[in-house]
Parts: sequence; C-alpha cells; structure tokens
Amino acid sequence: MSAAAKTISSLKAALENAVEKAISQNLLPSSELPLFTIETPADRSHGDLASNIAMVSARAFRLAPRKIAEIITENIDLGNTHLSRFEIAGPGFINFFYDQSFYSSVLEEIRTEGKNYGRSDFGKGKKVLVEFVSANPTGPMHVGNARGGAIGDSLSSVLDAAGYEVAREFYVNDAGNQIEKFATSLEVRYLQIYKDGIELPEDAYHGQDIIDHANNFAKIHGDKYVESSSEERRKALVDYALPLNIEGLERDLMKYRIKYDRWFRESTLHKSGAVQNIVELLKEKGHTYEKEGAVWFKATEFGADKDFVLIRSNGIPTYVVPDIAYHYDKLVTRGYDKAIDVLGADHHGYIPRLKAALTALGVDASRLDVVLMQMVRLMRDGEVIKISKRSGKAITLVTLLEEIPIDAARFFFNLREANSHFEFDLDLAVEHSSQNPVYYVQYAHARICNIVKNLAEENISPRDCTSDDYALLNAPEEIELINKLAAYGDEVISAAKDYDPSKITRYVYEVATLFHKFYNACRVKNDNENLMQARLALCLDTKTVIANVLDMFKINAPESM
RNA sequence: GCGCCGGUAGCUCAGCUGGAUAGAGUGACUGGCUACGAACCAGUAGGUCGGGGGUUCGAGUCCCUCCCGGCGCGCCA
Repeated sequence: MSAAAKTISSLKAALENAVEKAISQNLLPSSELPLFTIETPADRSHGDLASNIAMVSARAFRLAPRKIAEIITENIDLGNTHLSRFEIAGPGFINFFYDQSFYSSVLEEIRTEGKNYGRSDFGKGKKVLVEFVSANPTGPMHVGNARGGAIGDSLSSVLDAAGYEVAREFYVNDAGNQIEKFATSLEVRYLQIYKDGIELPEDAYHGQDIIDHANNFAKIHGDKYVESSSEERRKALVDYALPLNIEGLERDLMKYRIKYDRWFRESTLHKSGAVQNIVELLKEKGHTYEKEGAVWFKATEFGADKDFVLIRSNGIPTYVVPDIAYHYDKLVTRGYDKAIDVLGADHHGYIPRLKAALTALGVDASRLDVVLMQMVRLMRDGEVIKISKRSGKAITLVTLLEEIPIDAARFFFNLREANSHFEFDLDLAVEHSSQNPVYYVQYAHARICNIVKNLAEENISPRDCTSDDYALLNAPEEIELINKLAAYGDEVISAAKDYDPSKITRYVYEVATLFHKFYNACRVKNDNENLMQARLALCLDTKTVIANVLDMFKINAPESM
C-alpha cells in the first residue's frame, strides 16, 4: 500500500477510535457513527486531508458540527499516521496536515519501487478479457477505431497495473452477412474489369480498397473466374482478399502499438457448433418461440425492452447469436471473471439484449461490462468532416497515423473520457503538433534527463538522501509536486475502478505541470549540497512516475527532444 | 413517440461516492532567458455550471420537468 493510501486508512481508524473513546467517556452520546469521508481538499490551505466526520454525524450526536469536531480532535491519537497538525475549519471540517515523515516516505517509496511504483494488487489477479476495436475485416479502420484502440489498449494496461490478469482480444467478424456483402462488392468490381453495365449495389462497399483487391486478384488469376459459377467466384475472391485484410488490420494496429493476445474468429464459433448450441440451449430452457417462421428469444423476460429474432425465417441466425456465443465462450468456456467490451455508442441498444441472453443462459450478466465510446467528430478547417462509410471517404486509421505521430495519437485519443463526445481537430494535431499536450509531458521527462546529464558532467551523481535532506524540500512547488507523485497509485486504482484510463493521461499532465512550475521556481543545481541532492531525488522520482505512465500507455519517454 | 449519452469561460474539456472562493488547456492581453532547455513559467481579462422547480446544514454533482445537440429503437451488423 502506498504511503498516501496508508495515511488515509490510518486516519480513518484514528477518527473512529477517537469517537469510540469520546462515547465511552460520555463526551458524545452513544450512537452509531454515520459514513464519513476523508478527501484531499482542492485548496491545500484546507489541509492535506480533510474529513467531514463532524458534519455528517451532527444529527446522530445532536450537537453542532464544530463542537463534535472539538471533541473528536481532543481524543484523537495521530501516532504513525504521518499527520501531526490539524485544525477545525468552516462549517465543521477537520483538516489534517502531513508532517515531514510523509514526504520522506513518499520519495523513498518511489525510489525503491522504481518501475513498479503505482502498481497494486487491487484486482487480486482476477482474469479480465478486454475486447476492443474488433473492426469488420471488410475494409480499412477509421478514426473511431483509433479512439477505441487507444482507450482499449490503455484500459488494459491500467487494469494490469491495478493487479488484474488482463488479456486483449480482437473479435474478427469473418462470417455472416457482411462477408456476403464483401463478396458481392468484390465480385462486382472484378466483373466490372471485364464487362460493362454492372452496377455496384447501393448497400455494398464502395471503397477504393475493394477495387484494388479486384484488380490485384485479376492480375493473378486473369479472367479465369468471369465465366465460373458465382459461388466459386465469390469464394475465390473472399479467400484472396479476407486474409489480406485481416493481416492489414493486424499490421496497422501493430503500427499503433497494439498487440493482441488473441484474434478470435467468428467463423470458429460456427464451425464448432457453438452458435447452433446457443440456440438449442435457449430452446431447451423454453426461452424461445416461433413466429412467422422465425425463432424469437423472449428477451423481455430477462430485462430487455423487446424480444428479438435468433433464427430468421430463411434459417440463418442473426448477428446476435454468434455474439452471444462469443460472450458465452469468454465467460463460461474460457472462464474469465470479467469480460469488458469497448464499443461505439451506436451499439448501446444491443447491450441489454446481449445481457438478457446471457442471463437466460444462467450467466451472471454483471460479469460483462461495456465501455461505451461516443463518436469522434473530426474537424478540419473548422468544419466537421462527415464520415460516410458508403462513399468510402472516411479518414482511415492509416491515413491518420501518417499525418500525426503515434505518440500524439495515443495520448490525444486517451485524453478524454470514453463516454464524452469528442472533437478531434486535425489541424491542431497535424500543423501545431508541438502544442499537443503529449509534448508537454515528454518535455518534462527530457528536462529531467538533461538536469541529470548536466550534473553528471560536473561529477555530481545522485546519492541516497536522509530524511533531513528531504526535509529541505519545503517550497510550495516542491510540496505540491510530492503530493501529486504520492497520489499515483490511487489514481491507477480509481481509473481501473471506473474503466477510465483517460484519468491517468490527465494525471500525468498535472505531474508535468507541477514539475515545470517546480523547475522554474527551484534550481536543482545550487550551493547547498544537501538541498541539491534532495531536489535531484525529487527530479528522479518525478521521472519515474512520468516514465511509468508513458510506458504503460506505450508512449515514448524521450531523454531529449 | 420511447431509450441511451451530452449541454460548465470565446473554443476544447476537467470537476473524485453532494462539501469550503467552480478549474485547466487554447485563444486575447501583459511580463520573465548574462541562471540546470522559453516545446517553459508568472500575471490580467473572461461563468445566471442549458432554463425552471424540488430534496438539505450545503447542489455543477441527487430527483422532477422543459429546451437544444449526438446516437439508437430491423428477420442490417
């Protein structure tokens, strides 16, 4: 447990003991203590930690909050809490202040833990499967996938740091209707090379990539498939193009520094009979009925807003069935404790259905969590770029990554919480990339490396510091920076709890801000050797925290820039 | 029509399970390199937290209602 977390839990115990003691001495009436909080006030003049214990218990003890606060503080024992001073303020807050031992222990902790600083066993090794991007292999990825990729990959890393056993997975939709559409599109484009008057259907894929596939296919096989059966032709085209597309997805995501533990093929669920099995299971349990030749699932009995079709009247399952089978596979067959899906907000209506089906199958649906991601609005020249899949004119992930640095893309797409509507300004990301917040953070890291280098050239190297050395760090800029570094472990846990890795992006930005302020206010190199070493230690600890975050998010932490 | 998400400074967004004077970046204006990198820092200006009710010691945060924007509501995926 980090020094910060330890202090909070010991303070909580001290407050509870003080109340107990006061009750036993009849200073407070015997009554149950309501839930109270301990938090870090926004304004540090209100202490390092503040509790509302006196205010929330005013009713229970039938005393004025400030009076209760007095009684509690008269009976509190702050030994071993890293807190020495307190004051009663405002409507009845009790504000506590760290003593010097707190700062020393934080700095010492970071120095010893190094790369492990911030990691915890909060998740207790629970197995979680994070599925993200899972773009259709029928075409290139778009900007929305860039956001999904950054969020999913970063979330996985955060969960890992918080003590979960994490696997990353990409679900490949290599079966079903969209593959048929893919086949149709390829077929038309191929035939168009040799014949006139063949139109591409409105709802087919209109992108240039389909035309390229058809042309390349024709270069290899010529007109061999023009006169063959449509079935044969479509199969040959899909067998040619689909693997290329899947390889492309893998390659492009790798370029984006995303490496999956597994690429899970939808087709394996069909081959293994898992899809059919789901329908059979639901039928056996009596959760289905037939209507107009189709098989329906009684989803309303399991919390969904309406029933839905499992097997169409033409005998083909709807897309939901393989999805149910896939999640059943994650949670039951493979036994993950949690399945987390990062999905676009346009899928939100389908989540209750999926959960209803899992419930009907006897799976605890709360084991499936969904991180909904709002759409990205792409801006250029102050105007929204409309994403049109039909025309194939969407900005692809590859194009985007050619235009902006990977570091910037990963940082930028993980800067805003998933569930917020997000505007991506291409002009800013491309033309003014030096203003991108990622450079601000990287610059802090590079600055520290530079300080260390300069001192080394003067034969000054870091040594172990004593608590007396650390005690010299008492400028407001120094104290604030240490406080921020101390909070890292809790920030990771909080981000893991909320499935919100963007909190850590914002956190590391704040660390950089406080470092830059410190840098401008306090010179590391100075005449007081002890102070210089203490500041050097603070620099190195800051570097550790920044590097840990950037490594976690697979963003470069440069020594110079 | 029903459901989900959002509406906080000119713009883009934070605001932890309701807590003390609502924050940051960016844009505007003003300062700071003969000192460890100015890709930085300091300062000024800018707010009826979409509107209106309610809950309580206390509301940007919870409840109700209305307005505006995005997305869903298929035998598409």
